[in-house]
Amino acid sequence: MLAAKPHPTDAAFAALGDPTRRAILARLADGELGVMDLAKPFTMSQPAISAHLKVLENAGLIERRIDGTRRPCRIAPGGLSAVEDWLAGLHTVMSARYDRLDTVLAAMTPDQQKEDR
Amino acid sequence: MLAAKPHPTDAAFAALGDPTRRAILARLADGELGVMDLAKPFTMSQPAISAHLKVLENAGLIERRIDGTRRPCRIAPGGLSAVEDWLAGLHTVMSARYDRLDTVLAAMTPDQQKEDR
DNA sequence: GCTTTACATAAATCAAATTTTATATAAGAA
DNA sequence: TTCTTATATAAAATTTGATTTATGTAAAGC
Repeated sequence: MLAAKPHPTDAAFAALGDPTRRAILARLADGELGVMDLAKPFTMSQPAISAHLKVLENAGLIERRIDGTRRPCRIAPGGLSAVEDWLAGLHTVMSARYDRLDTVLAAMTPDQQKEDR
Repeated sequence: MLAAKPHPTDAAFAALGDPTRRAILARLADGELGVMDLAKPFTMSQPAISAHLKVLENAGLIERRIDGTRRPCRIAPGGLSAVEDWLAGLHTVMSARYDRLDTVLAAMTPDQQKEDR
């Protein structure tokens, strides 16, 4: 099958698929936060948040450091680039195709173009 | 809890979370394709592909038209903007924070800055 | 040392998503 | 009309993912 081997991009996209994880990232955009701070706005349990943080870390979207008993999290610089590159790639292919279509249509007379619909 | 109400962005991000669906989008970037054409590169069954297409359509990422017995799919213009806007928003918040930090540090003497580490 | 705080990890559960097989439908071809 | 092609839909099986409860651990504070 196509796309059989797991690309590193996969983990990032999968991680972003969950709204809780996106909310976590959005809060971290404003600065470093510990697990308890992150868990506070949610009704979810702390282990649930920890699980989400592990997913985000494995996807390369966040980093953690150690500060005594706390594990402050921050957004990993460049962690989103794989995602953004993939999206940009789509646009590139699409506009390349658009340009080709443009060239083809320009070379056709109006009545030839009508036949295509 | 935070992020309780499902945002339209959710469906798009969730749809992109699946590698098969991203592969489908990538192929559609090159132009319209019918369900059978889309299914060909995969080992998956046709109903499985149809299910993925329904998810992509509900997320506003693709559109379908009717051509006899075929249902050609194409990428929906602007379908990805919610996703791209969210990502751009993250960057905005992060660089705003960066600027604030910058200002704060600039106002501090070097030895004051050392205390922060 | 004892207690508390801030986490991680494990096991179990629950729900949702994916996928398959089987079947239906509708248009086109013969 | 009959056969085939392109697809959808339904039901069931399977897989995957999210979440909880319970418990462990290590650092900090007293």
